[in-house]
Amino acid sequence: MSAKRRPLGFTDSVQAASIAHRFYVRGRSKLEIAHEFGMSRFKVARILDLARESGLVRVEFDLPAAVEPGLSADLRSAYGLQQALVLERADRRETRPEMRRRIGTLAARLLEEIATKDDVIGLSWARSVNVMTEEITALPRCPIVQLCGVQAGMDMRDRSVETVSRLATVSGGEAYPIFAPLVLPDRRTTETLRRQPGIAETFGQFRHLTKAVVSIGAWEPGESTVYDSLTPAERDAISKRGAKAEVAARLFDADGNALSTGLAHHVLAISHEELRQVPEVVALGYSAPKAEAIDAVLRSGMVTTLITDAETAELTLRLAQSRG
Amino acid sequence: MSAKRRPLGFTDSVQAASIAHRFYVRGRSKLEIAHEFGMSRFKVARILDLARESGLVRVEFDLPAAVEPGLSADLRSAYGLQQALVLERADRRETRPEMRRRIGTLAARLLEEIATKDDVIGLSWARSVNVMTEEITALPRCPIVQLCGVQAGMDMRDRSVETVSRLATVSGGEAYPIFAPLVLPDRRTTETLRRQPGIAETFGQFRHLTKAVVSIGAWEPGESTVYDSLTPAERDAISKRGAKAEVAARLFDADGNALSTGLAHHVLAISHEELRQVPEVVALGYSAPKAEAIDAVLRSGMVTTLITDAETAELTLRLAQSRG
DNA sequence: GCGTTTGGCGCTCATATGAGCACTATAGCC
DNA sequence: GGCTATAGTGCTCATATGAGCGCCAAACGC
Repeated sequence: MSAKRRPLGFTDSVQAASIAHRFYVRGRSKLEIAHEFGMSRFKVARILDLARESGLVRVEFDLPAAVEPGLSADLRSAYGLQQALVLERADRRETRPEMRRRIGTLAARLLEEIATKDDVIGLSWARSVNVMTEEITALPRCPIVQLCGVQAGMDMRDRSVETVSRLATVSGGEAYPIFAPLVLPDRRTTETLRRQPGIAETFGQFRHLTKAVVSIGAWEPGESTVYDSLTPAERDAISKRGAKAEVAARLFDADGNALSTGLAHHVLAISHEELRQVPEVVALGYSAPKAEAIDAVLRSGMVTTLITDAETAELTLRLAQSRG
Repeated sequence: MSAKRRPLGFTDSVQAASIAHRFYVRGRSKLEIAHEFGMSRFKVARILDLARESGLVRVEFDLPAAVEPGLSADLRSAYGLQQALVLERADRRETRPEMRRRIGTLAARLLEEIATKDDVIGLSWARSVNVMTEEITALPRCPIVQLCGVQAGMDMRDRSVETVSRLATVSGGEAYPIFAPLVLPDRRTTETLRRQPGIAETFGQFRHLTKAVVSIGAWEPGESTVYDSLTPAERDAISKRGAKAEVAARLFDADGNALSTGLAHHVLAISHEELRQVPEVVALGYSAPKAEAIDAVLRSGMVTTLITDAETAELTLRLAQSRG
């Protein structure tokens, strides 16, 4: 990207650095610097540009979290998000659990900050959301609502079924869990369960939600717990309808339109409409294969804050830019 | 200096960092950023100021040498120098030889760059200058002239008498050494030696000098090889005359005026006048006790480039500022 | 309740700045 | 020598920016 040509000489470098120091660190005007160094303000400007382009001056950020400020702003603007948090590139190739840990921790820091005592917070079912709840250490006293049933395929050993209860314990507020599977065999069972006392109560909270934390799944193997739990026939049927992304078992096509399939009637989860009513939706989505899905969900306009990794952010941005 | 108050929140930090990235890294205008982030350009400006003051954005310099760009520019301006090179502060307390090594290396890099084939380069007698010659690996084919006799007290084990010859070997040019002591017992001996074939030839080169590298000594124990080589009576007599600094055995008072003492007539060295005629004089001066001496020599207007360490630079600057 | 304070915001207007252009000097080339 | 390519320079003028101010709203004391 940047033409790494050095301002050749040693003397020139020192001069450029001195000028850059005056400008960037001390905040002096270029005119002032020009007078001091006995040159025109144009030359000062050119030297500064050169110093930046050549990498002689580096700007670093001491953020409380490992966030890429540039990519974050790019994503924010590209999709009109309220906020985007793009995880800094790791030094080495990361494993998925490592990345999930970092994404979840970032989400935890965010939720800790934005949550107020008047919030009603919804959590979708996902490993990254689970990590988030583990990393949260303090939260105002507010109700925590589970947005969808439990995905059977998920790893239960780490007490992940207790996500909502754990967070409610931290917050000191009410917990509204859903002790039932996310995907059910048929519509009738789904309806029956939905009317169960505990579950109905949780569903009743959906319209009071002020914040939600969800995970974005891509409609392909290994990128969505819902996808992975269906039969090949079901998956393909849904794929043929144009499904690209999934949030809390609700589907989206490539353009971010809510997709109604048969699946909708046999999952225990918040509806598209109810989720759209939530004023603040934080979506977690990481790993390169999810870029298209993230693009789709962001286009739905339902998400206010995205948390992702640098590589995925770049891929997603490329999709946004290719549309102009 | 800087009020280290953070822009409080995590979210705010990220936003500030994003804005700072747009501004400092991408070089966008504040107005542009304001539109992108949906705020007034004034708010952008305030956020940027806050980000700098709070230390959220740090500007770093990738210089080819460990130079403090800010202090260098300050010194340059304070004394109207052509250039100043201030060595970066070391991580830990340095010994004198360590600092000398760094100063000498810096001088080497500078001389390597500024020397041209048409130059006639003079070297004064000093350990730091000696280090410089050791560190120089390439030089255009130009004559190297010794500016003063050899100081007997100096460490000879490291072939330091050969400074001039060594550099001439590197450059491939002529060497004009002075194989005689710097300080002599009386005027007559001095005059006799000065007329010796080799020495007279070297003295004859002084008026052709285009560049000189000299070391600044302070008129106090341990800060000048000349001072250290005199008898207490001689030292004190010179001190009473107001001597503060010494360059190639030539003395300066606190205001940078050339000081004529009896010493002038029994040293083998370039004169004040001849040194002043040299278009480019690089002076090396390090260690805190030399600050006053450096201030004095710089005020003489004879020096075009100063190389020093950060601590001494600050002390010297304070002297300059106290005069306004 | 009612001042009062405090901090954040965006305005005006003088100043600083950037884009683009024209001019100059130097180097290479015939 | 003369001719062109090239890089470096500082200009004009439209635009971006900063200092200082007044406005407004939330927080606070009584």
